[in-house]
Amino acid sequence: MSLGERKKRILQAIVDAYINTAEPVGSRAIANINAWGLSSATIRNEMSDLEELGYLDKPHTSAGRVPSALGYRMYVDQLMAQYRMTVDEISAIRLAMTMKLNELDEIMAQATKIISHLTSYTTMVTAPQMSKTAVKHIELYPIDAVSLVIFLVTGSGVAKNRSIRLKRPIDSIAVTRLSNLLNSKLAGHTIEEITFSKIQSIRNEMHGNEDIVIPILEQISECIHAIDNTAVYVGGANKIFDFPEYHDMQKAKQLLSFLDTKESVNEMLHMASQQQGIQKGNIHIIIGEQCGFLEMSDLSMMTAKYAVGDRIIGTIGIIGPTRMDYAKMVSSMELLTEAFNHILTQVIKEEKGDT
Amino acid sequence: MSLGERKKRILQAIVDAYINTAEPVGSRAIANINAWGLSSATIRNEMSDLEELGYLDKPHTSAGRVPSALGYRMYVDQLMAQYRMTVDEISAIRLAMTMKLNELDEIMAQATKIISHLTSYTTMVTAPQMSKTAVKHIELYPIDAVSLVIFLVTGSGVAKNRSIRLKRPIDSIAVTRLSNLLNSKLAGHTIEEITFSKIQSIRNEMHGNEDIVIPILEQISECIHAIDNTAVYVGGANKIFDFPEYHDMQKAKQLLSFLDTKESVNEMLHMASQQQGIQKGNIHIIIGEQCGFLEMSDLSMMTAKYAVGDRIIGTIGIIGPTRMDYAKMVSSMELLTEAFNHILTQVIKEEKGDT
DNA sequence: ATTAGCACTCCATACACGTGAGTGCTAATC
DNA sequence: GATTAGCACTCACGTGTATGGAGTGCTAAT
Repeated sequence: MSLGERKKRILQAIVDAYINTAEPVGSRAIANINAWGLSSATIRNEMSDLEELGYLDKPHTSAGRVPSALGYRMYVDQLMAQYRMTVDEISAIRLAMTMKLNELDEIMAQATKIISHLTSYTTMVTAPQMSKTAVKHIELYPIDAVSLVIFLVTGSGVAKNRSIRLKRPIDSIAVTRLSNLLNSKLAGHTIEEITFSKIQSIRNEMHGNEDIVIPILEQISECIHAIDNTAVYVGGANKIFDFPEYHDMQKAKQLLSFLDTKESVNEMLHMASQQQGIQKGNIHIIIGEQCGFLEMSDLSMMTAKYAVGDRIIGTIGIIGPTRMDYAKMVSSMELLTEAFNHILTQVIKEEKGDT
Repeated sequence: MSLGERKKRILQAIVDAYINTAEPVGSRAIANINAWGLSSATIRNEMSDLEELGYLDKPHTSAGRVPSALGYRMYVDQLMAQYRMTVDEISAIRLAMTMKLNELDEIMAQATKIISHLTSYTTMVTAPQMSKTAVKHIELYPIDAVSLVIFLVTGSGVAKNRSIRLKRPIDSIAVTRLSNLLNSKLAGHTIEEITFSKIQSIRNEMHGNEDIVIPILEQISECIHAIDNTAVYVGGANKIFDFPEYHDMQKAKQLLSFLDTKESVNEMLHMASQQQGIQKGNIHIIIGEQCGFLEMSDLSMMTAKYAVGDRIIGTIGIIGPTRMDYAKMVSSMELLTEAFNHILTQVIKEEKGDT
């Protein structure tokens, strides 16, 4: 964009001010705060231009100006000063993120809360994608004549279990045989690689018990997909009450309901990471209604991919009002994803030469 | 209480009206609605008495009357008509509660949502108490040199898994041995029954690998306790926005934050079921600040125990404004807990003669 | 190109006022 | 003695109006 240098600095000052106060900023405020001796009248003229160019909006005639989505975009893109975290902030984040949890579920839930707490924005985290990782170990354990538990260990070292009830009784010897069969045939493959011929070959070897194979495979597949599809963690949803723009019940309620349905959140995060937006390092920024969800109309979203090893496996997102403190948040997000990567890499081990 | 019959009926009418409208009810409204030809003046006198006796409150001089906590209590205790559910309502509940989920976690979460949806109140459900059930099967599965997964099946047929990182590498043969040892020594016992001598005897047989026993046992114990302590499911927290009394942001936020911390919810449910309150069949009703949590000052809570077999294992609670529709809710809760019992009994099998 | 000055706009706040729902009391009635 | 009609009084709430302040836009002077 070919904005004059002075216009840029004024725009920057306006966005900065608005981020802090959440109130329309007037020409005088800008003139006073900055040391570059310009009068309010001059600022007014420049603001008028900026409005014409679409960077600013006016709530009404005699209010100050408010950055438009385009304004924010320019701000994030070119203007905002890089936020330097204080040593305190950095160590606070580091400290908070060194958790001593062992269960993936708990880690995710906890981390989501912590990130929300540290950023003071609502945070969403999608669980690692499981369907892409290979199954490492499958085991069936009978509970009673008609129930059994399926234990799964994925190649990335995450364990899952699920119980299943069969239509008819089955003796434990058959269960053990099936358990071994499944293990030998499926280990090392991803769910998507389980072909029809593999299924048939398993069924063939289960003389007299072919009928239980399909339901069990179904459960296994569903179990893995369930993680992918529904596991979204939302933390600090209530944080939105802290923003003056969400003092309107109606809106707050709407957003909360939205965040309550995991499917929508998942979908949104997914879209967000694909949608064109502003890229700042690994951080993806989406301003205002860009993301296509009307619940998000005056919110912005910042997403980052987290990864274990070199494989991208999930998304972290934070939601805040459009006037969120982008500069600070970008720094925080960078540090947080890094820390998060680190923790997950400890817990989830990529298969590397070992069985 | 020795309230005259007429006073009782008037109180009942007032509470009924207030439950519907959420607005202070005046003498004229009562006089009009009821067919027992009394003038508003008479009603006024009676209301004045009821106020003196503590059953009614007045928000301010010229507003109508509002039931006090004592008033509600009397209402629930003696006055309210038994609500008869329509066939439609009953079958709706039945239908909703027949879910096809297999994982305990999912069932709980889903059921909580459904109950909340059906009652249109915020719902909380505590997970079944695990530490009281015996361990049925333990298995360790190595992931790499220093990580392993612990699989647990409890006597009630619920499976859990958890991964753990050891301080030092351990070979898979030792893991298998420990796995077998744990299984033979601990199966059939509850966590609370694992004595020091048992631990020692296990350690003695792990020549050269004694040091890993304790951390693993620790994880097992923590895993089981974790279920008990933190597993509270909250559904429909946003429902509170639907009540006019919670149109005040401040209050709404407070309550939401409260519901967000599982510990507090758990504690509250626990207290609630012990606290003296009004008992209606299996339903326990706590009105207003009785429960001791100030966040709950103008809310009521209704709790019910659910059980599998004859063992009480958890609590279902719903939260609503003090003017909630007690009559209807008691019926609903009865039906819901019954349905919930039924589902859980299908999923969780009590140990009965089988290993 | 910048600025001082001024008229104008619009919002927020406060205040006054009328209205309606409700109470409390008293005197009349059954 | 219980019930009721009637009336004065209270309070919350909505509406209309005035006022002040913050901000803009324009013009003329620097």
